[in-house]
Amino acid sequence: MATVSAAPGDRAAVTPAAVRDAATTLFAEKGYHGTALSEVAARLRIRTPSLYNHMSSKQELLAEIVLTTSQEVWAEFEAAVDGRDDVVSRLREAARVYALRHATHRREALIVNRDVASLDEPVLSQVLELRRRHERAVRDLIAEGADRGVLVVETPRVASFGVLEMCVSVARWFSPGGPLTAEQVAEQYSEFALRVAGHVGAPT
Amino acid sequence: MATVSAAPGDRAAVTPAAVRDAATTLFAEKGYHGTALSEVAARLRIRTPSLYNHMSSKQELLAEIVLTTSQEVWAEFEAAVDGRDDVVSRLREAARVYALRHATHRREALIVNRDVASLDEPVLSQVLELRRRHERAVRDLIAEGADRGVLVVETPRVASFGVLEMCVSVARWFSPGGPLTAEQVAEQYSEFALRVAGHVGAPT
DNA sequence: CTACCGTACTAACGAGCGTTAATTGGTCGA
DNA sequence: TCGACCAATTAACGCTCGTTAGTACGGTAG
Repeated sequence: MATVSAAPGDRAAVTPAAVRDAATTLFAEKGYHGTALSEVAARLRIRTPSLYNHMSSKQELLAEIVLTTSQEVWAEFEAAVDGRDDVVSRLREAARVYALRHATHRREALIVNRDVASLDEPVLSQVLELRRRHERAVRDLIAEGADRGVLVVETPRVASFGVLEMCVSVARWFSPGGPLTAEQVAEQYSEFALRVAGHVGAPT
Repeated sequence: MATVSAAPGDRAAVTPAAVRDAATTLFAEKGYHGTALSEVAARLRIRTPSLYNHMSSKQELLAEIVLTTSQEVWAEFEAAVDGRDDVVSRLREAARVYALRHATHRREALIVNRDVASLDEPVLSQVLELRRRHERAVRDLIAEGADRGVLVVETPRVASFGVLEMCVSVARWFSPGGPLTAEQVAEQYSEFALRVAGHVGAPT
């Protein structure tokens, strides 16, 4: 009953969150430039100008989606590796949460990877900085493992891109209604990550 | 001297190929909907309507880029596995040519993976069919290897997506001016592919 | 020299975009 | 019951887009 801005009657209320959700679905499907605000409005069964009661601009919609997602990715990485000293398990958990996010937040992930170039400054720089930080952290993880001899890679940089982008692509094929849960896929991908990084672990 | 439509004078001639090349660069950078034909024209130092002396529409430009690339991907796959009976070397070569293509045809690869949804029928269906065929072939390769016991995977479908999308993402980070050549990256990625597919081969 | 063909140009179109302004109408607290 | 507020509406804006029409020009073949 005390939900935020709940509709008293029969139909769902239009809220800032509802607008962002509709935009997220459409941006993911057709891209930022390929989506008209009239389509977002139609999905909410209102006219286009009414959107402006709940948002300030189309660009701000994109910025909010991409920045929030990027911040959460970094926070999840930090939480995943926090408290673990074993470099292999750190890499495994980093890959797991990254793959899991791309299975559970498919729309946001697709938008981040497709439309980041459409962002205006200064958000663009913030997002790129967060992404670089994440990439660097994973690369350092693999490089450390290689130094200690628990991982075997030719080039840590190449391996880290392989691992990260493999996880990203989960968003492109995963289906919540499919035979595997997001957690099961994330588990398999964390194993893939260790394999790519040349971890000589116990196979099954 | 006898090049196709060469300029007699000092500046490069505008040809259908030159238009497609300029469009490829811009579509890859800003997306199909994010690119205006005026930008394509500006890059060729002509006015927008002059483009129509060398093409028929913006949509046809996209269709040509995406369809050609998709057909070449399938042809390269067939050539790579042709004549090899060992399933492991078939998978290795399939991954190598796929990764190599994404390093050497970065722009086209980015467009295919970003703007395929902007294609009109019937090209859209043709492209999706070619993509499905490729995905299925790689999945079958991994499934066969798993059956024969030379590969170890939990789910061939998941592993095949992991392998393919990892190769695709080469287009997103590779730089021709970087420390590694396209061939070197492709070699590393073909090794990654075998690792993901659980091939217990000779390390190093 | 002339006629032609290809390529570039300017001008203009219809449509759709994101956004703003002004107005209506319904809900709820005083 | 009245007034305030909020969210929806219609109308309209300035702009950019892809595309078409009509025209000028310059090299080449006859």
